[in-house]
Amino acid sequence: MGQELPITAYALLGLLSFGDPLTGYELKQRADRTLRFYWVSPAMSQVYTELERLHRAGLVMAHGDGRSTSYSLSRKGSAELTRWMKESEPGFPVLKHPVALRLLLGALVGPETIREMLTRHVKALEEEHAALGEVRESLTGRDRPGEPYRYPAMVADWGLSYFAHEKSVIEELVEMLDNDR
Amino acid sequence: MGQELPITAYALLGLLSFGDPLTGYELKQRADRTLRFYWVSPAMSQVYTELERLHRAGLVMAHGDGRSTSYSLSRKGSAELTRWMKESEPGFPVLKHPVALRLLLGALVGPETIREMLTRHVKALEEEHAALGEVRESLTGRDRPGEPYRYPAMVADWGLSYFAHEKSVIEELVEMLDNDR
DNA sequence: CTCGCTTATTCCTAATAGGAACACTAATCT
DNA sequence: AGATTAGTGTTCCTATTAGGAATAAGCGAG
Repeated sequence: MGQELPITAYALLGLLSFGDPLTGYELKQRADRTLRFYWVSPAMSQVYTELERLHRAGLVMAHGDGRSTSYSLSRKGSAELTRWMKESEPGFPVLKHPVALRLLLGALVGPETIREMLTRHVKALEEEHAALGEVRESLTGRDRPGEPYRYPAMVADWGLSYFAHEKSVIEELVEMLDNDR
Repeated sequence: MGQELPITAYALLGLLSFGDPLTGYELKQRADRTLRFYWVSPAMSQVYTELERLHRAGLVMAHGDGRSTSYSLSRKGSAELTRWMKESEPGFPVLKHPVALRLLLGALVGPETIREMLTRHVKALEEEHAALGEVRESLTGRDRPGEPYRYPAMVADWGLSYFAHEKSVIEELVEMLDNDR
């Protein structure tokens, strides 16, 4: 193989590993729906460039019907994905948290502005929680030990728990700010 | 002003807003020490290119002593930072979680490999928790309402709580996997 | 005084983000 | 049927971001 692929490539291989062949467009949609909770949903441009690279490397097979091309995992791609899972170090998560960044600089604008920002963020968290909740529900019934969606369900539950925790932390922060006044 | 600056620029302005003039190198160090918990620590190359842009735009002042240049917030820079805090939408956090990504694909490698990955991640979380804990401690005493490090302390506490929560979630997942066998 | 470490900056390359632009298809309304 | 709109699918463009190598000067320890 020589070089490791960018992680986005493995994420796409991962999405393809659940079965049916997908077009670039469909991959982007799946990423927007599920992957985006744990990983950035790659830009359209990137999905297509990665697919091309994966195809050149023989890791995916292209099924072209003239107007659109879908891709599926090749045996080689599946092997490479498994190798990557087993042999490479995950590394520590990277968080880009614009709310935390601004909270850090709260002194510049004072508690009222910060309070408002946090309150809005709680709303956003509730919305994301609901969206992920739907994904989670779509998996129930196929999530018992040994079943294919066991692991995706675990990740979804983890995400839900994360959102709930964030919400409660931020509500505490809001209370704190209120007491400051 | 015309265009908004990239967020990294505001992050750097933010680091400079705490007082003393810093060189690019020092900014990178501060970012590695604190900012990295809530935001990516920008690459060296980016720190310097941003500083140059900020300087051209008059948002930072350069204090050059020949061999090294330190930068401090200008009045204009301070105003722009505050404007950004007040007027721009934070947006939702972006998480790149390699452990969650791999857990999603757990079916490819089975519970033993996943279990091992999660266990290692718990260790990494403990280390990060400890590192952030030190930062937090360095703020105690200067973190009461109205004091300059009030907000940074809040963010640090939030981060600590986040790490603790992640740890407990993952320990539950490990138990789950053990029961599966 | 020189070896190795920290400070400081520059440079290079690839990956990533974010959309606009374009085209073709399918469904809906009149 | 013809026009309109929404959805599907792909390509292209630009800037930002990631990551680290290369360079060089200063500084403390032996």
